[in-house]
Amino acid sequence: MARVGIREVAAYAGVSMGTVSHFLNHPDRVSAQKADRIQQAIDQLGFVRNNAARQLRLGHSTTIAYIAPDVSNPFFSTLAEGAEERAAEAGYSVFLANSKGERHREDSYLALFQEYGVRGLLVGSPLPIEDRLQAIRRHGTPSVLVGRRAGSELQPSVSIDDVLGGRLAAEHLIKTGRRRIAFVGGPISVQQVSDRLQGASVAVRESGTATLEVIDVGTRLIATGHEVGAAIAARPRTARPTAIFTANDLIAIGLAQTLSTSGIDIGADIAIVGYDNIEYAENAIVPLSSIRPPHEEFGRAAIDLLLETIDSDGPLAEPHRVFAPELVIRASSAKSRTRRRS
Amino acid sequence: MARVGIREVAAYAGVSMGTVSHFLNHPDRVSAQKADRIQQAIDQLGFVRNNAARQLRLGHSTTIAYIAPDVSNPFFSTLAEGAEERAAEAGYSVFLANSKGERHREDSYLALFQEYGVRGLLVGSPLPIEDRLQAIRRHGTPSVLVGRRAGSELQPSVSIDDVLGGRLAAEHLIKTGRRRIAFVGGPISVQQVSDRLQGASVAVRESGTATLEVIDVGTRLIATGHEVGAAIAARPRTARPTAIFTANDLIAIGLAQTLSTSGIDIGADIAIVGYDNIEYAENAIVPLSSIRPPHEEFGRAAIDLLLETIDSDGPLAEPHRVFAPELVIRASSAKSRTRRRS
DNA sequence: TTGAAAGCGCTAACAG
DNA sequence: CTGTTAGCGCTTTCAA
Repeated sequence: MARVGIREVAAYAGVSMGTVSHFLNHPDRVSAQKADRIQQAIDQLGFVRNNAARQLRLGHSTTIAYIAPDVSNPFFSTLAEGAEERAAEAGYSVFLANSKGERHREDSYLALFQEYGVRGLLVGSPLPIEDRLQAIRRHGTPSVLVGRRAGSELQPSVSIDDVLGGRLAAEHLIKTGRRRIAFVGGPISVQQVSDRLQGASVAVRESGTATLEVIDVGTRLIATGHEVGAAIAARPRTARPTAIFTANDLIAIGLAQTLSTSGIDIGADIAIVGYDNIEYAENAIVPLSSIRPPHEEFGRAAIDLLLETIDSDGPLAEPHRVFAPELVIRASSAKSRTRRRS
Repeated sequence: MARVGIREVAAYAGVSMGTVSHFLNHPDRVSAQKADRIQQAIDQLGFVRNNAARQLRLGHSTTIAYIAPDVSNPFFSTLAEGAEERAAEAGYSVFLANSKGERHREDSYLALFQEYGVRGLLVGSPLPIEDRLQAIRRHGTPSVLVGRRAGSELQPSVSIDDVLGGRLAAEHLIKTGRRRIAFVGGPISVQQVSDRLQGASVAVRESGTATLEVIDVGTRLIATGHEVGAAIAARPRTARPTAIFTANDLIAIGLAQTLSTSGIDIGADIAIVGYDNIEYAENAIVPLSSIRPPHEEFGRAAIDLLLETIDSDGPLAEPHRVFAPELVIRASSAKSRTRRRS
């Protein structure tokens, strides 16, 4: 099949190339009659517009790229959906890329999308990346850092208030009568982990009566929860915490499984609150209380911020959007300890 | 910052545009001295090559797009990783897009990527899509259907032998002494579900002694497993199956949870085998036996097939790659029933 | 409302 | 080994 461009369409429809282009970009400025003929030619010939040429001529594309560290994380996909929706409303498309949190992959996608001339970038990364984004911004490609508050006022970001999340979890546990609280998570060097711990810590301190034991772990997987659970179950009953707040739901799920198996009544003997509110939390043997980040708005906000940045030339008045998570109470922490004693 | 193209680089380095272009595309054909100067100019100026112009000139891009119905499905991300690896080896980049299995989103991405002139497409879809891919192929963009065997010899595809998967599961259950087997899954109209059932069915028939009860359900979620589990637990002991094979791991996990709670010993009283071997399967209270599709090779195979298609003009000799899944035995089905009786 | 023509930045063919 | 140059397909003045 011979390649068909607007030249072929024009010839077939008996008009000039300019008119076809007009039809494509300002349909209202073409007479109905010719519009018809052109549309027919397009259908007939199966014309597909060449984006490279269009973009070259226009000087910019109408695409936004989202580079994420972990595409399989539901956090990401929910976010991406919100972003795509909002982007579509504004006439943009979104391409996804998976960096796996690896620096060289981030770099190569960053470079690739720059070459592609994307209009802007959404970037999530566990790595230090602000300086790289700054360099790219200098070259005319704006970006929004996703998932972490940026340090610079020049670097827009959307993030979640993890300190608040930690506080909500701990306050809930304290309010329902738990005193000996444990935090399971790590490494503390990860910002999100330390924020969550900090929030919990503040709530415990403010309570005046509760205590916080920090169990620092190197990973945040279900298996991690299994290990910690076994260690806790092995303690004498009085040395066990009465409530556990974990850095994420996976640890919490592992913990609940092992503790249950050891005959501990989750929700009564030991309450558990996780973090992230993953789908599985709701469906665990004992449905898991969790901290829910507002993912839907998140993606939309990221695009909004990016669009603002594209439209303005100076720095934004409010470059950092911080969202409040909320507590979802389920069976793993629902029973109040005081009620149970009565 | 003024936009810098190869013209600026050339001026800065004191060479011609052509030499810069050569340096970029055939570095070996440029003297070391000028190469140095050019590299310096590029770094100094922060030159980023304009892909639109390059692509326009070249007539094709060096990008492959992967349109997937569910980006958050680990199946997808594992596959994508394999694909990206293989693509990178061959000098291609991979863009991802999330169709959510919705027709209009598929269509718009299909059109978008065509306009972008991607070199080829990987497409996963729960919908009938072969005719659309055919139309696109006619216009010069080849594709590989992922996850399902294509009907046409002109449409390359990579898929998994689900009939074999079902057979492996059932044979294993029969071999370990189970006779009353149940299949939980649905809707049967979904190819993958009916294939898995069919495989199990054949194995049961061949055994001569086992029986197969089909429990047709409308969804395949953990909650589905909860429901079916409750129904089974409510039966008199003798009317319960001694083994259950499920259409996916989620159902199996729900099933195991509810049956356990009802005092049924998973693996002894009732064996369970799931499908997909998701991460949770390994970490469930009772680790779940499952059928593992070979995801890693899958992504690589898809790209290989696509590259072959790009390089050849006629139809491929072997357009359909079908992979064999394997059985992973864990505690949920490990104990042999005969051994237990002795 | 329509047509003619310039040129976006780059690559490769060709000449030197 | 290096420079010159002709377009790739499209959009958009500008003129009619």
